[in-house]
Amino acid sequence: MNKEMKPKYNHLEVEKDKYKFWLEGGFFKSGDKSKDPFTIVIPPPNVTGKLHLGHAWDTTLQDIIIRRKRMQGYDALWLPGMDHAGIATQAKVDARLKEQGISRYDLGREKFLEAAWNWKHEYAENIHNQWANLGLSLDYSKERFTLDKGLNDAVNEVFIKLYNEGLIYQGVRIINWDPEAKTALSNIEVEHKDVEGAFYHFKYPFVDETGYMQIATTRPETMFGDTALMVHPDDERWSKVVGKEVFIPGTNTKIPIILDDYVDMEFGTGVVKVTPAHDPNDYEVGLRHDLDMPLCMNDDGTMNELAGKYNGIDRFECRKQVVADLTELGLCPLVEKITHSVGHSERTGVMVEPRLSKQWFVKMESLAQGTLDFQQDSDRINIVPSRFEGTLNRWMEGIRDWCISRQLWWGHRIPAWYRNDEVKVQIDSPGEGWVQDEDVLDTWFSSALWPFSTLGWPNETEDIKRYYPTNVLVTGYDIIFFWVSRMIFQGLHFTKQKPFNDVLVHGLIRDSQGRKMSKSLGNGIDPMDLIEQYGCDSLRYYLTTNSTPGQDLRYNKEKLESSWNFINKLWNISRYVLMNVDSKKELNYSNLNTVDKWIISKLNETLEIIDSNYDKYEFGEVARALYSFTWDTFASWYVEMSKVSLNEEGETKSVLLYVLESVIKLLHPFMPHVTEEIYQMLPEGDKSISISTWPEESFMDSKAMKQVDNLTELIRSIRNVRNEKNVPLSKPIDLIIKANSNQTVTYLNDLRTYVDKFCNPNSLIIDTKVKIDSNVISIVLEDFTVYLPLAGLIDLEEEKIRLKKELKRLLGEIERGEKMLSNENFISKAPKAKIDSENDKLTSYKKQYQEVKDTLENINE
RNA sequence: GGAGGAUUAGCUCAGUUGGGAGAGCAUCUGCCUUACAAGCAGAGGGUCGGCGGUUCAAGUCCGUCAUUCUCCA
Repeated sequence: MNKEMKPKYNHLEVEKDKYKFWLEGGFFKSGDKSKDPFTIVIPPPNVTGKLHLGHAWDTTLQDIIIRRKRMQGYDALWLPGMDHAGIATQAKVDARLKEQGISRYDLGREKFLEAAWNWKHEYAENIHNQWANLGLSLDYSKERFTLDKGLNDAVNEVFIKLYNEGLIYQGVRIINWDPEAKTALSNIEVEHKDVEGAFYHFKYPFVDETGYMQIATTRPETMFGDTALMVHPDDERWSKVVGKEVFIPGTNTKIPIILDDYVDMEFGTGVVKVTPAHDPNDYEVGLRHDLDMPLCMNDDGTMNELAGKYNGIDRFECRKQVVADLTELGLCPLVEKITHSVGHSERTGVMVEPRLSKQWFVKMESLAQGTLDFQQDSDRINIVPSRFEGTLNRWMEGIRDWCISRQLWWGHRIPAWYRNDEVKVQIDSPGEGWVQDEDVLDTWFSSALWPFSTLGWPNETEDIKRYYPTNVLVTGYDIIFFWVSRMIFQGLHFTKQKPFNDVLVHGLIRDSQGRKMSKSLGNGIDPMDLIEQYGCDSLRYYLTTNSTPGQDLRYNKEKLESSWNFINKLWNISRYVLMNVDSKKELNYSNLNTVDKWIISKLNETLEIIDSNYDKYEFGEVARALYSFTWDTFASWYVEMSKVSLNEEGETKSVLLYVLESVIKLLHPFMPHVTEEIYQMLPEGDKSISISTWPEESFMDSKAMKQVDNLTELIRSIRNVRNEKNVPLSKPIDLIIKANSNQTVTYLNDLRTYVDKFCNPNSLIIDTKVKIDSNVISIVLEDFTVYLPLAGLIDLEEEKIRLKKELKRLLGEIERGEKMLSNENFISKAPKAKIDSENDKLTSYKKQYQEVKDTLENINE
């Protein structure tokens, strides 16, 4: 051991400087052409701030996959990068400017963009540090940013092509307007939330002063944009008023009464106000009836001059005042409180204003259909868990056109140029007198190209040829629509290939009470704090092994602690091994003893489970197998057993080293730091465990497995009796083992030293025929019966009760087996292997039953 | 209104072609056995939400109801 290992694992010491070592070693660099490529592109985090636990989870999953592939001999490329996050970043920069008492308009576009880039550099630095703290094996030589020149080229290429194909168009539509950010949003950036509201009943007086029509609205402030009242053509209640005009209450504005069967006669008074510029349904009505479509609000959510005396007042304040004023005039007879669903900006949280506006759109129908068709193909993208494919498909089926223009400065400027009424879509200015569109594109428009734009597309680069399609995309289910779906249809459309073979979808991390972590609740947990407290490896292991794919994870401190404990265990196993083994010898298979064969077989058994589950992204299952092998099999048994033969001729030391090395390699993707630390202390080895080779299966010795399993069973049962009878291990006891065959005698004798160590016998008899006193405790096992003549400690009555209980249990087992095996349907329909194993079990139970019965009779004599 | 999760030990969760219920933490008992007391050795604890169905066999498949969460409209 070239380095002193402390008895207690210290994550701060172990994890320190590891990342530097990896980077300096260049272990994460891709590009070895002699190997098959394996690619993951990171979901680019926003440059708005810092990474949260969700990022830690998401990226660790990717790191686990890529580290294993690297060890398995692939040319592993994990491509890092960040997203410019248009609205979010612009809002942050705005807020920073506000602190300095200025607005972006004071600066102007160019200066503002400088400030935004400064922000980007600052926060990219933060994120780099956090990636380092998470130990992520990213290839930084390939890092990209969504506003890079190359990625901007890709965006322009896509925009122009889609435009020329007629799949991008500019049009006046009702869009979702965020009055806080002063930009359009796409449908999926709107969150519908139930809020307390009201139906305000307003009277619209007839111009001819013959009364009024009463309507109910949830949006009184929009009435200044009303251009009609509407009733159903079949509604006889209102047939007399058709052709009349009404005043918008409290104003001199006259609007007509129109007929449209869109109206629900059953609902309310059967009269609806029509505000074409502020409501999607009313807009359709407006089109049908050729109505004017005036806006009554400014882009910041205040009322405009159409609202008369309310001009300049915020829309919600206006609502209050209008209701108060009309109530006073007797034009608001009723206010009914209701709860209704209202759209809110996913970014700023303010209520979204449906607003008539000229924007750019992507025509979705054919693109969505292309995806749906592709997923019918045998080459389809494999989504894990598969139920999310249904989610994706249903969304694609009901998709609406995608509003992609944003009234922001930070982003990809739309490559469209205007001169008077002319529009040209191209990268460079068409010439004198042409001005470029002021707007930028939805951030997701560039993110949608991420798997191929990062590899150099639209250029036919070496990278895109080699690393595309990527192998797997790992992301949370919350951005399937925003991102995954769009990458798929853009990838299919432009590269004619799927952007990734697999999508691994994980859930969201929640607080200990199951609530979503959020800034407003203040229940967020900074992964960096947890790393400080428990270490990166503990956090990684905890995050990735405590849920199944697609399932949410509730933060649980106990499990994080138990992850730390596991690492501490691994640390101490290593400490033991390194205290006793100082050089590496090739394992001499012909010289292995039974327990050596046993542990290597168990390791192989574990390896099979691990590899198949790794491939299925079932990291929880991988971890369970590794945990139980490491702790319950290797540490609790083999390490203890090794103490018997450590200094004897044999392979014990080599086996210890072999198993330890295998275990740390298998655990390395989960806990890279501690396994590297241990690996560096092992005699010989590669420069880094991260580029060492993945363990391969060797052999399975079922005989040795059975024999040692029976030995541990023997030891366990004696420990049990010692515990119950309060006989400490330090006190020797007499042990008599009656074996069921000479072979059993032989293998038990072979393992005798272990019985000596674990059971501390005063005397030990192993034979097929033994003489026993009636005053014993008997334990009947599969291959043998153990007798413990514990003089003075045995309560015969108690022992009889215990044996009777055992007899009853065995009888139950026998009945169960016989019932099953006498069932003709079972015999004819169950698989043969099942029948055979049931037969074997029945035979064994019967033997044990007889054995217990004999013992009981012996006592009774 | 539509879709999809979840419901298993006191708590948090596993349980992958249907074939004898598991883990971590907590609880109880006994131990400093020189790798580890954040440990070791034992133990207790569940008619797998209810009902019905398919099957030789259901925690696992189907139906239905209940509770709860999420997404979409």
